[in-house]
Amino acid sequence: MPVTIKDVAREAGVSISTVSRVITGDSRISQPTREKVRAAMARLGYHPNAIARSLVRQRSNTIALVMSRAPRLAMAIPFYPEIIGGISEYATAEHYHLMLVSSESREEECVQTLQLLRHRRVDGVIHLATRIKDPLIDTMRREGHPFVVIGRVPGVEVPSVNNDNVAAAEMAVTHLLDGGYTSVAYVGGSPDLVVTWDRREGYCRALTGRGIPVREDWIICRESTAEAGYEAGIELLSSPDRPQAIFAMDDTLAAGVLKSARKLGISVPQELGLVGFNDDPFSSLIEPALTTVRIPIFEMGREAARMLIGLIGGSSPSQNVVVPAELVVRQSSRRRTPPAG
Amino acid sequence: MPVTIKDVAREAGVSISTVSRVITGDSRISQPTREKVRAAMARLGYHPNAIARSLVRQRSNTIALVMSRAPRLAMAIPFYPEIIGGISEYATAEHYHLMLVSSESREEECVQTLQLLRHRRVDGVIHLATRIKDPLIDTMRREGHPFVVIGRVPGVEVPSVNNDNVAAAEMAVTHLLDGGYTSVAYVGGSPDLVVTWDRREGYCRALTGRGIPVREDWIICRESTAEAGYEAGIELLSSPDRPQAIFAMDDTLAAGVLKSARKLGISVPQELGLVGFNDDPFSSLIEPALTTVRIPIFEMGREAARMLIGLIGGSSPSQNVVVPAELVVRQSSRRRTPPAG
DNA sequence: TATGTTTATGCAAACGTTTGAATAAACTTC
DNA sequence: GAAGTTTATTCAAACGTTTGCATAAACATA
Repeated sequence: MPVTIKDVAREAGVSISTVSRVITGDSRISQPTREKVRAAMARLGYHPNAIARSLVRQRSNTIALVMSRAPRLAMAIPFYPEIIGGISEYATAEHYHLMLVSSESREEECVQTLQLLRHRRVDGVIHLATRIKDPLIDTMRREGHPFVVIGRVPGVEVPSVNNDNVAAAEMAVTHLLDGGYTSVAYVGGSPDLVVTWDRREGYCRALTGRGIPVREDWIICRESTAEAGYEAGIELLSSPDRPQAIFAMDDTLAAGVLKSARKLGISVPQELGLVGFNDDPFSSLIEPALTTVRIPIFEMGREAARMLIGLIGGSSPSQNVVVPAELVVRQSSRRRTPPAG
Repeated sequence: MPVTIKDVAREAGVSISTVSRVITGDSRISQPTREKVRAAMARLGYHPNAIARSLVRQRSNTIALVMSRAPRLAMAIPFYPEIIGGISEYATAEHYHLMLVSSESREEECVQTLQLLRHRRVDGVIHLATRIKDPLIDTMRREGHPFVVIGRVPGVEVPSVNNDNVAAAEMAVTHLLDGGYTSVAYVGGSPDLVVTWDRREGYCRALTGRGIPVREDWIICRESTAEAGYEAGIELLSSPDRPQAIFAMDDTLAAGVLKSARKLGISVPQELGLVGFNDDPFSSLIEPALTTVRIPIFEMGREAARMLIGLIGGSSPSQNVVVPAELVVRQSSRRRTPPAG
């Protein structure tokens, strides 16, 4: 039986309310009383019970992160840890706690998240990596729970932080075309993620902008794993009629593609140009170092946390933050001899 | 104002207790009443308030993970996400929730974790990556909070899950010596982590077992980052009197060492043998593929969660689980021509 | 001295559950 | 048909806080 506010009140010879007011920092308490209560708390080793406080305040001071992917898959992509770091930093500073929702199946994840919200265990949700059609988002909107997405929800206005994936992908593919690679394929992640389609759209725009027709058989979208990237690479590169370059939706996929090229004896960047996305930590370490698109992932997390906590506090409903993207040119997209023309 | 148990009771024409007993699945409630209450709950869209339940049950059904590292550093090491996946899986199945503690400074982290426990926001803690002298562990022991460490606390008996790092490191270094590399250096992570010293110990044993003296200048322990690995590699390999092989404490460090070798024009595995630890996902992708030690990280997480939840439930106090380690031999430790003798 | 104002504290009602003990009704048993 | 047993339900006291309102004391004002 831990010591409660009642014990402190008795010890200090004041009422419970007074102790409570000392805890919450109410200015009406006189200095002597304040000190008396503080001393009693210290003597007894008192720590206020956050659960009881939550009950009366109707606020848990906790937010949930939903990852939209199985934990072992999600966290293996450095994007997630990085974004969590950003969220964590801001939330901690604002005295919020972080709950991690992660589940193998989407249905499970959806159920768990809604439970957390409905049971009032968390005050709001940050949703990482939005899907094309996500019942969780619909339900949260309908029930009026505060939430922020990292990404974009097609068709509806929801508070979000995102980068312009279409423009960034277009920039990446244009870079390949400028580098003398005349044909480019696209390897994407899961087709039910919005980001897969946005980057695909940018890829298509870059091609059609140059009058190059889009070949459907050069677009492969499966999962964001190195294995999927490897298999996509094998499929694309085995044919004699193969693309000169590949734009992969993220660095993990690009690493898989790289492996497939090595396996097939195709040299990068001489015979194949390759560009990834995210600038994962390992991207500068692999051989050849990977050209990639860098976005301020940590800052995106921080911004999402800021928006969510604002929302919980009752601030204006919907806003959207767009962060910049930057091309990081390394070896994988740079032929040693510039193209003849 | 969300609907409460009181509303349901009124709607169903029964007492609050009866509704509560339906929720908790008390067998004494008759079938007709049970159905009547269920119907009322459905009609009203009722969801029980977990905070109120926690208050009376004196249990939050939440556990905390403390990472012992700054989030952006920690999570960048694939070990962490993987272990979190294992914890998450088991905890979810047992209806426990996961809180993530992560902070830039250790003091902050310690304070935050203790607050979580003292304020009764969480029922217990899983502590990842133990340090040589950790005030948090001491305090949790003293105050009697349930916790499990992943790693080992020197000198005291605490519930833990760990692999035998000394033996595993000895195995890795012996493998290098067996492969004909006659001298080996050690690159470790942060010197205040227990694991850094355990693997160092295994390294020393392998050497002295072969009658090879340990050279202090061939032991470099800084941080577990690719950058630190790179710098250590440069230091070790720049001298003409350089080791023939390097055992790195983890794959991230090994990747950095590899980069330094490439920079200095030293070929791996011909002129330098290299072994890492953890079998991170990228380790089979880099060139040459990295020889490494694989431990069942996901399962370690799951086991830690099982132990902690048992402890919270009041099971026997202290036990230790040791998981096996396995050497995964790839290119980085294999000279093309076997050594002459 | 009576009156109004400020300042510091206490009272008691929430917040939304769970649960031991009491009660009432329905069955047994002899 | 009285006494004992089982079954289904309700009562009311927790759990540990916060906070609007009331109160009392101290001070200023007239």
